[in-house]
Amino acid sequence: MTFGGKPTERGESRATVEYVLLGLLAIQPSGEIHGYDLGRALADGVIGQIVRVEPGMLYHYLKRLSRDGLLSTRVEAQVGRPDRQLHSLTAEGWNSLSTWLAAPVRSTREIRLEFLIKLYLSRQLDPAQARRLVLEQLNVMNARSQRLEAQIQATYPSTPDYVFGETILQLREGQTRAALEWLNSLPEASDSSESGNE
Amino acid sequence: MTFGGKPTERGESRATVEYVLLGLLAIQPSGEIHGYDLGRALADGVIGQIVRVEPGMLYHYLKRLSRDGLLSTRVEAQVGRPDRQLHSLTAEGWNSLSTWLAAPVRSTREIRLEFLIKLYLSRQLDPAQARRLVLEQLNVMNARSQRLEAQIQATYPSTPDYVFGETILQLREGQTRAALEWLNSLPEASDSSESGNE
DNA sequence: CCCGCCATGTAAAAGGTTACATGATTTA
DNA sequence: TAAATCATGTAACCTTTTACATGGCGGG
Repeated sequence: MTFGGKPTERGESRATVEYVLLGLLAIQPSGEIHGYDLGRALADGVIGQIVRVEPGMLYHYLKRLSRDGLLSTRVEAQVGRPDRQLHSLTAEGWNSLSTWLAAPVRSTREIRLEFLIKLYLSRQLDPAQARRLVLEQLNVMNARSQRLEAQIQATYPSTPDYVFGETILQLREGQTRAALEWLNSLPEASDSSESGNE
Repeated sequence: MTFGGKPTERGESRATVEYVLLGLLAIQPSGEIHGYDLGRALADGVIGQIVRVEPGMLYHYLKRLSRDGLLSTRVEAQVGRPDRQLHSLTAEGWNSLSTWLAAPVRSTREIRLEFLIKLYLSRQLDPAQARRLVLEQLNVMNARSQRLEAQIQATYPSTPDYVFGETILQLREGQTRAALEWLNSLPEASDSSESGNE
């Protein structure tokens, strides 16, 4: 279908769901969890309101993450039940997760998915990092808002198509402003704290 | 990946891109067009800013639509160039397109894709229909906004997860309100016209 | 006794992306 | 003479969805 503004930039890395799994693993007190429990934690928790992962995909992704060295897996034998595959983050896994968590998202659309997850996870893993994330995201959205405003100000020929193009820009600008206001309402945005932004 | 709130309700019908193709065909003065030109019309026009369709997919969808009886295709022979497949809408194609155009979208996310396309097309095909679409979309978003507000008002336990759930709701509500304001800014929303809603 | 839970998967199908094939013809 | 345009597609590949397989065990 290829929706959205950018050319499907998946060049960089892995799917959001994989980071969700890494993140859920990271916030386990025990440090390890098996697929079934992970599925329940996902379905029952807040993150389940944002992302949905079918069992088939869940195990598929866990395999992939293990294959790629982001998880290490040990088997716990059980009596009368299938063995549990207990997964835990490797150093590489932590690394990959931290890098992902640190990067603000580019588009408004992504705020409603990736950013929410990043915020949720980094609040639990590292509040200072959460603050940095929010501030950087504010910068990104501010830049975006200004770019859109400039585009709207620019004079167009008044053919119907250009007029419609302006209407599109106005929608995007409104969505961006709403996101900005929401970001500013977060505790991380108003916190008096000296930990500067980068 | 399976994002979004609802269970991927694609039970009803076909992909948005297919309606885009039907719609672009519908607004051709000649009533017919071949794939290559369609691709250019898409890439050059405003719709290209919303959806992107690779050539491979384009011809694939045209075949599907032909197979399903929404398009009829005639071949125009050419010298020194491949033959042109000239497509035009069948009665069933018009029907399918009109039904799709008449239905408002459910979520805020879909406003930025499907609704924009519906608006663009129905403005050119039937302005009265465009007015109905906008008004119905306003109703949908109003209902959504009120539902979200009610959810936010409801008292939660103040566990971190519930607090975060509320934060999510606030984001959604902000996005919905922005969409409402944008809808209200459209000429269709303020037009003094007697053509009632439904 | 039947159903649903536990825990892991596999297999098939559907959908989407990317790159390339073809081959004449106009443009630089 | 090289490149881009025209016009249509195919093939290979990846991702996602859906449904089902397994098999003991606890609850109604």
